[in-house]
Amino acid sequence: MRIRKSADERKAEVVTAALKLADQIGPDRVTTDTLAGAVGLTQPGLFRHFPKKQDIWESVAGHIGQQMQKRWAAIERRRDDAPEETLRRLIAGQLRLIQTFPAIPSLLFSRELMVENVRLRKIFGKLLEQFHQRMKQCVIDAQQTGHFRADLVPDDVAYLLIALVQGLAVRWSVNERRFNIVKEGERLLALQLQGLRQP
Amino acid sequence: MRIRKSADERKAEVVTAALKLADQIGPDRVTTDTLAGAVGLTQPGLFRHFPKKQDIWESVAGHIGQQMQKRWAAIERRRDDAPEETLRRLIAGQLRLIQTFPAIPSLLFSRELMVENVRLRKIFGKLLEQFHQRMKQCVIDAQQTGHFRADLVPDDVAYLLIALVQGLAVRWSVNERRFNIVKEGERLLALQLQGLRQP
DNA sequence: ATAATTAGTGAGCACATGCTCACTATATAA
DNA sequence: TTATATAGTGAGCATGTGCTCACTAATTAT
Repeated sequence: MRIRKSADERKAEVVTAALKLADQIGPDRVTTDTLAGAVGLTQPGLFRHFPKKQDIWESVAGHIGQQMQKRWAAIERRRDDAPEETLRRLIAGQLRLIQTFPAIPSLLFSRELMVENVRLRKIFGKLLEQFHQRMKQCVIDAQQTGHFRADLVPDDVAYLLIALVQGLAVRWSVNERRFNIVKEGERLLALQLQGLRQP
Repeated sequence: MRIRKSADERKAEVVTAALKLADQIGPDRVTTDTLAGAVGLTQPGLFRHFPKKQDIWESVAGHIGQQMQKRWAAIERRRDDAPEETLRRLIAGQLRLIQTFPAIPSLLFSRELMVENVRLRKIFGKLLEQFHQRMKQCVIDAQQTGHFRADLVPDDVAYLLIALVQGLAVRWSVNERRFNIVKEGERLLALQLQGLRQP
C-alpha cells in the first residue's frame, strides 16, 4: 500500500530531511533521488511538491529564517534584560541554531547558494544583516547605560561579534564538530565582552 | 601547431587556473573539462598530469600552504617587531592571501574538501592550527612584555583573533566582496586590540 | 639523422542527476 | 456511491562529468 500524505506535511518533511542530509553528506550532494528516498518517496514524487530543485533550498532557507525570527522575538520579549544579557542571548541562540542545524555554515558556501541561486543568497544576506542590526542596537544601549565604553563604534563592535559567531562556526566545521560550539562561544564571548566594558 | 609545455609548467598552470576558476564559478563547478579549457588543453590532457581529479585539489592546497608558510617566514624574520605588530602582520597577511585567492573560504566548505577528500581536510586543518599557534605565541609574548593583560588565556585570545579573520572572510563572501577585506580587518583588529591591552 | 621519451588528442564509455509525462491509487466532496 | 482532485509511480530522456585507451606529434638524447 502506497503511503500518501498531504502536500503541506510532505513539504515540511522534505525541508527537514534536506537539512539533515545536507549535514550528513554536504549540501551539494543532496540529490533529488537521495532526498526523495529519505522521505519515502520516489524521485519524481518530489517534483510534485517542488517544481524545481531550487525551490527546495528556498524552502529550507525560509525555515531557517523562521527559526531565527522566532528566537529573536523570544529574546526581545524579555524587556527587563540588560543590553549585555540580550547580546549574550542573541549569540547563544545563534550558536544553538547552528548546533541544531549544523548544515547552516556549509549551506552559506554551497554551490547552490553561492553560485546558482541568487534569491537564496539574498535571503541569507538579509538574515545576517538583521542579526547585525540587533546586535548593534544592544551595543548602543549598553553604551547609553554606561556598561560599554562610549568611544566604541557600535557598527564595528557588532561586526566583531558576528565574526565571533561565524569564525567559531568555521572552526567547528573544519574541526569536524569535536567541541561544544555553544559552550566555546560563551567562553569566547565573556573574553570579548571584557574588552568592551567601561574600565 | 600543438602547444606543448613541460609537465612542471603545466601543473603550475593548472593549479593557478583551478584557484581562479574556483573563485569565479565555485570550487564544485570546476570540472575537468572547463579546467582543461582554461589552460588550453583537452580534457584527457589533464589526466596525464593529475591521474585523479582529487590530485588537482591537493596540489591547490599545497600551493596555498606554501604561500602561507612563505608569508609567515617573512614575518618571523623581522625579529625586532613588537609582538602586537607581529600579530597585525600575521592577520593582515592572512587577509591579503584571501584577497589574492578569494576561493579559499569557499574551498573550506566545498564538497571536495568537506566530504570527499579526507587528506585535503587534514591539510587545511593543519594550516589553521599552525596559524593559531603563531598567534598564541604572539599573545604570550605581548603578555610578558606587559602589553597585554596578564589574565587573558592566550589560547582563547588566539581563537578570538582567528574568528576575526574567518568571520570577516564569511561576511566578505556573503557580501559578494563589496568591501576591502584587508582595510576592514585592520579596523576591526585595532578595535579588538584595544580590549586586550593593559589599562 | 634516428630512436626514445613524453605531452597531447579524438573517440567514447559508464554513471549520475534534474526533470517530464502518461498513468495509477488514494483521499475528499457531491 | 460516484465523481473529482491530487499524491505518487514507472519508464525514460538529455545532459554533464570523471576517466580510459589507442594513437599522434613534439622534444630530447644518442
